[in-house]
Amino acid sequence: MATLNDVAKRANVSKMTVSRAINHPEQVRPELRDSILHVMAELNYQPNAAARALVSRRTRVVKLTIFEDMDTTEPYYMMLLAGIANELNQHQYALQLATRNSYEVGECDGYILTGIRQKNYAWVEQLKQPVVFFGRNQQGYDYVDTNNYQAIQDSSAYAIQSGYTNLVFVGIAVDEPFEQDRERGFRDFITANQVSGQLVQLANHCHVATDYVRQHWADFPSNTAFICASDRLGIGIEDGIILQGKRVPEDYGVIGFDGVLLNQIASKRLTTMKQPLEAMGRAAVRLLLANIANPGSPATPHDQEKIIINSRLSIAESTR
Amino acid sequence: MATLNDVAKRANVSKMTVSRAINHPEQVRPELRDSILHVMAELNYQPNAAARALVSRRTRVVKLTIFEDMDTTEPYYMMLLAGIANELNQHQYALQLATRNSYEVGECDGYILTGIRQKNYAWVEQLKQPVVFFGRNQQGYDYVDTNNYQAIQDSSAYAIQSGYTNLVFVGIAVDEPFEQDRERGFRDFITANQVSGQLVQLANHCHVATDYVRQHWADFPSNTAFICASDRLGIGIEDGIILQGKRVPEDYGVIGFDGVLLNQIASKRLTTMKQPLEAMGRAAVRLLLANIANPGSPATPHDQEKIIINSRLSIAESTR
DNA sequence: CTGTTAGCGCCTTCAT
DNA sequence: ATGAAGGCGCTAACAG
Repeated sequence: MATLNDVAKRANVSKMTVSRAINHPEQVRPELRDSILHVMAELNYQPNAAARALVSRRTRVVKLTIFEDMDTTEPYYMMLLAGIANELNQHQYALQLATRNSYEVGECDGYILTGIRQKNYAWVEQLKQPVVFFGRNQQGYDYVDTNNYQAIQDSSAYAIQSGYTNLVFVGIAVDEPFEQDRERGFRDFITANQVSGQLVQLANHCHVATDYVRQHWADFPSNTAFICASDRLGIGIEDGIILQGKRVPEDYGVIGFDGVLLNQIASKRLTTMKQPLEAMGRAAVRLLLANIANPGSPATPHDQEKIIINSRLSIAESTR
Repeated sequence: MATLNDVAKRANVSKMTVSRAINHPEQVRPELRDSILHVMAELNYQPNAAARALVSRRTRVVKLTIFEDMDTTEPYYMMLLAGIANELNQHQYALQLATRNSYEVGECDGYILTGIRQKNYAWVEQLKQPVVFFGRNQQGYDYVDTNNYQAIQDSSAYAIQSGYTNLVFVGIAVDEPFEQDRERGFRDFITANQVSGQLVQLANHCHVATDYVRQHWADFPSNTAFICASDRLGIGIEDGIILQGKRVPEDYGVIGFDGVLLNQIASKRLTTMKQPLEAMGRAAVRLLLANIANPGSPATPHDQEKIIINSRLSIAESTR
């Protein structure tokens, strides 16, 4: 593997000039810089990450911590991970995937945290490196999220436009910001538009949603659209409707949330509010790396930065 | 952060003695070693990975490459990843998750490869670091796999024991070793046990399996058990049976493969051949790190090492 | 704008 | 069994 020195010799300059050509190109005479870059390409020079890490006191490792059981996890995280990994790779960063039962070993330059619940905040506060969350939080940490409030409004509006006349919001029974935002979006929508609707919270499992449909079937007039807070719930609702002998999307509509189960499980492809997970993963990395580069951003709360990326409706067969 | 030097001073020895106490403890007088270890604990000393990497010419990064579209990916990989990540963490290694469209950047000490198809082997051959595969391969690379052949025999045997009298193996229409092994297991089983059975290959989607059941319903006498090569297919088959107005497990049995969708999607929990994915991930890492530590193992084929970890039947509601 | 010096934290080599 | 010297590849700080 070629080193800085190799490049320097071949280009008839000192190591420093080469180093500068890479890290502070504006400090090097353009023609010289070009010839250096040329030699670098010739030798297929790749800076040695370890040496850089040593002198810059950076590990070039980012930890992603998923505070949730993998067993029950959505394909969701796989998509997020893809975005995170791709962006990290581009910046020559490696990943350390920490799960619940992984040992607390090794150092890192920063953290991306997801699936956090209230009880985990004590742990978060004690971290010494920059932190970025997935999902809104009131503790002042930087985060990346999607437009939960607006997304449910959009789903609801689409259902109404499609001719459904009654809405049921099927939420997830957790007390977390994302769910609150979605419920608020739904409530505000039916109030503002004088639409008939109701709201329910269920555990996030298919069969729970299916059971719910059976047990409350009397509550659902024809032409009801179910706005669900996950694709799992959406699929369960759809199954429940079909078990009642009714048709989707003719008699009832179903809209999911997430957009990760498409084409995979459901017999009928679900119309769903699709989260741009890959983009969200990338955004989180960029935000984190910016915080790492700017040492004025400790893990302790500062001016909270947020990146909101819009989810968009992916229209399929469960709505008309 | 405490350095080797800090420990050395406090322990009244030279840096080298401390270094040796860590890496070659047998070369240090026991009492001295103990006192050094004591000081290390006192100072909460953690070796600097970058400095080690620099001098040892190791990156302490392992690349995991998934040659498959994330979009269509199984939760499968998430479990694998958890195992890999946990084991890497314990060895102070970081991960670089390479996906199809991630740039080929950065160095690493070794590769874990999964989802490889024939056309990718050219790329694999040109790698300069040790490689471990997920799944059997005939190219001579080390691998970790589950007992595909035996697993299908076990599933089949269980179905017969449970009183089903006809077996259908529902395979995945790919020409890969894992599928060949499973089919071979099935064929050998019905031959050896004189069981009535048939074999089919489908694309790995729920609805394909459901359609298959409808179209070939006449082929399936009551008391047939479907031995499926994935949980997705199993769920699709089950749906198909129910749509025919029959009962599972009373009239028909279904056994899946993988064990990653349990409790999530299916209304009825699937009996499935559960792969020990976490353990397989860990095993792959251990195998790879052994190859990295032993420099006599280049990426090019050598004596092929394999680790086979048994899948075990997880009995649920889709068999009696 | 470019080069020289020094050192990041650790380990290999050689000497004691 | 232990220590001293030197260097891995890179960059910050200072000099010119």
